[in-house]
Amino acid sequence: MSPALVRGKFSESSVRRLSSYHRVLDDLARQDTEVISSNQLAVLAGTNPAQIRKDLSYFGTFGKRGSGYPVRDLRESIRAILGLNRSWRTVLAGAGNLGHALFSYKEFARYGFEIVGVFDVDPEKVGKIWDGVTISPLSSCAEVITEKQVELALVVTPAAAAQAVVDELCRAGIRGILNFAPRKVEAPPEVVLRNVNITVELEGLTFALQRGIC
Amino acid sequence: MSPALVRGKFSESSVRRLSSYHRVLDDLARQDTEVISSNQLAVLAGTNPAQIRKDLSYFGTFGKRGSGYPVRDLRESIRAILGLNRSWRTVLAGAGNLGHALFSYKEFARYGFEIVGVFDVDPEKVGKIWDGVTISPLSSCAEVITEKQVELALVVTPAAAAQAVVDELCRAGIRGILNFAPRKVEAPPEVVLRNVNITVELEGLTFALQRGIC
DNA sequence: CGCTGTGAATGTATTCACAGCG
DNA sequence: CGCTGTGAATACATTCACAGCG
Repeated sequence: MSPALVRGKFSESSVRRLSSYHRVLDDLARQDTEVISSNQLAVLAGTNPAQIRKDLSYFGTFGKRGSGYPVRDLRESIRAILGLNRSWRTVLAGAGNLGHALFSYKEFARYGFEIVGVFDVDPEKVGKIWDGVTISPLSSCAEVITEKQVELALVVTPAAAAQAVVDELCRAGIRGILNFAPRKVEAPPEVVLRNVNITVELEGLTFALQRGIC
Repeated sequence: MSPALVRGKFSESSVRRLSSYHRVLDDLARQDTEVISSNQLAVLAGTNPAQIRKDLSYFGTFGKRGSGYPVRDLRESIRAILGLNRSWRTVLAGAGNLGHALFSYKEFARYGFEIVGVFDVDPEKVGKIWDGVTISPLSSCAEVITEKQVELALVVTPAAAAQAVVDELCRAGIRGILNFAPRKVEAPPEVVLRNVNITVELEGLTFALQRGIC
């Protein structure tokens, strides 16, 4: 009901948690749960009730005092906050193993990410068709991005190529990039850039484990 | 030189940043850079010099006042801190697209992660061989984990199966789990568990982009 | 009465700024 | 001198605790 306007300072972590609340609420709605309290939601999402109430309070007021949050409404509100109430045209830069895995990743479609183009520089790969999408040379990315009004790109190239690919995507007018290549890349300020680094996560494990023993 | 003992309270973010410093230092060492200042390293790693000096100070003293940090030594020290100065026997639970992509991911081998087993419940997949590693039924994971002294597991199953798989891995004596399945999973306290969630990252982008316009 | 929403209080992380060493 | 290493200062995030509403 309340508008999804920002009221106060929220952190990047708040937004990440909203994503996780959204996922839980999505499951709850499928199971036809009507109402949930911050206490219950905290258990399901792996956080604490105060955190949830605070996170939500940055974006509006969604609950009913005395009972809790209406699951369906809250889910829709968070969908709107996160920008998931529409589809996002997305391309994949890099048609390797990881690219293929992301292409087939069911969760993307579920949340409205539509992969409408795949690029690679390898002539062996160009021309192949993945579930209706033809792999194009990277040099054609500007046309595809313009014609299909693509806004997001997933970069899954080798590290050495990542920056050049990001530059090309930015010139082509991309608005957001999720970089999986294990290298720091730069983009102009109008492009939203985020990095996913799998080895960093693994090293978090080895750090903790090694600390445990030694 | 200085011991990699903890001196003061460090955050999880510090450890994540150490990983990124490590990657940069690794590149620098390959280019035969001898010494680097916190200023230069900050540029390459995308942070600020004070942050680097503080992060390092939690684990020892590694620099030379007036000149900077010896690249090779610092890299080795961070390797030791992160537990990367040895190899880690790892299994993959789930032989789908993402599993295959991780199996082929070059960075893992580079940093000492050795994938010595792949499991799946699908009889279609069991028996297939990936680059010398035979896909085994999930039910055999305990034997493999014990025999091959496996410590880490990458969980890349569908969401619905993830918790059962994690339970089985934990019973089999796994020490660390990196969960890619889009569901919160639980593990006993002696098992180090970490989640990677790709949609959360993407939703960070859509949140920022939608905020930009509206 | 139960639960949300939220200022105030606490706890953490980052940045500053400079003493001290090479 | 230049740069590290680090307490002190600041900024930020989380948790508490309770007023207020359904």
